[in-house]
Amino acid sequence: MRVEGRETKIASDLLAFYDVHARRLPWRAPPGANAADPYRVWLSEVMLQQTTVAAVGPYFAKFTERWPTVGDLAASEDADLMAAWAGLGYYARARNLLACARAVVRDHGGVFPDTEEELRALPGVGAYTAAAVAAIAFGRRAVVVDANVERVVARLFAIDTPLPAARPDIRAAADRITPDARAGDFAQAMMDLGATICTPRNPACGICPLRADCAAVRTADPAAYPVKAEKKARPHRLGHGWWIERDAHVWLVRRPDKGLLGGMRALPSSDWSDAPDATPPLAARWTTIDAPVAHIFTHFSLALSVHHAHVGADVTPPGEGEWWPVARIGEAGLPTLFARAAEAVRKERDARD
DNA sequence: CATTCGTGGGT
DNA sequence: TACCCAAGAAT
Repeated sequence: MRVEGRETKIASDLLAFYDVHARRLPWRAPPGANAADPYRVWLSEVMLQQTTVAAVGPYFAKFTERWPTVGDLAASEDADLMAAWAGLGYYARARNLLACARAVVRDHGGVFPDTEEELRALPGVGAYTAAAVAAIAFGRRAVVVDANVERVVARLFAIDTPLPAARPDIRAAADRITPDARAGDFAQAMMDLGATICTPRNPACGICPLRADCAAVRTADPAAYPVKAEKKARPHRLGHGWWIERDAHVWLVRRPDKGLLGGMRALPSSDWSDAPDATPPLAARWTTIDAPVAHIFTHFSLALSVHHAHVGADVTPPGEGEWWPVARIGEAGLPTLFARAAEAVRKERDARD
């Protein structure tokens, strides 16, 4: 009988777990089916960047129904795609998604390249996504390292160097345990394990298929891995948003491609800072909603004061934009901050009427 | 290597 | 409540 090395045992234990307990997810090929569609794998991987499976679900269904192939997506209008992405966050992903689809059509004949190196050269495809698509869609051996894998590996080997300094060690360890065959299943199994058992807090070590292989479970506090550097406090900022209404239409602008909420439709707004410019963009009889919209971004929190006014046909609205029917504001594709500002305006009206 | 970039759910 | 965190990429 062959004696398995530790690394080989981890992979075989994990794949055995996956064969029985793999989550059924819309972008995964069902058991026994052919390999997953690279387009769907890529789309799901981009949507899942820093985003939960639960949040992605409805967006993935909507996108694949509306744009069944990468060619369909490449042919879409920018504004349509950005509006469809609204609410999912990290909007640079949507801009890169379209650029990537068009690059696949233009440079690869509408077929996704099947090597990690070529995938990595596409817009919005970094080290993680290139490895994941190469392994999951094309069966290549690739070392797939996301936050789940970092956590699982840090625990398996009790790596106590704080992140991000530990990344090279974690990657090397992940490389050692990645099998030559079924690298895609192995990667997805690591992510399933991290999402359901080897969770950030209160890991279910009692039912873990890698319990016998794990160094951290033999310590006082397995959840202490991976060690993380302290994060700095989140500053608070203020801002003003302007709801300009004329003949049942509201003035929406398009934000610059770069920066926060880049490329998205929005209400005209001030800068967001300690002391934002509160000067209205035009002269009108402004009403200010009592409670500002409180919103939390990754690196700061915001209190947005929302002001609204009706104007006549003689005024010039600020910036480049369009008059959008108020009754269809839900279809404008506003990011959540501005969707909530619009909702605040609607609520105040309902209360008044 | 550090910063910027959304949002919603879990604890 | 106030954090923490998520199938990261670009700069």
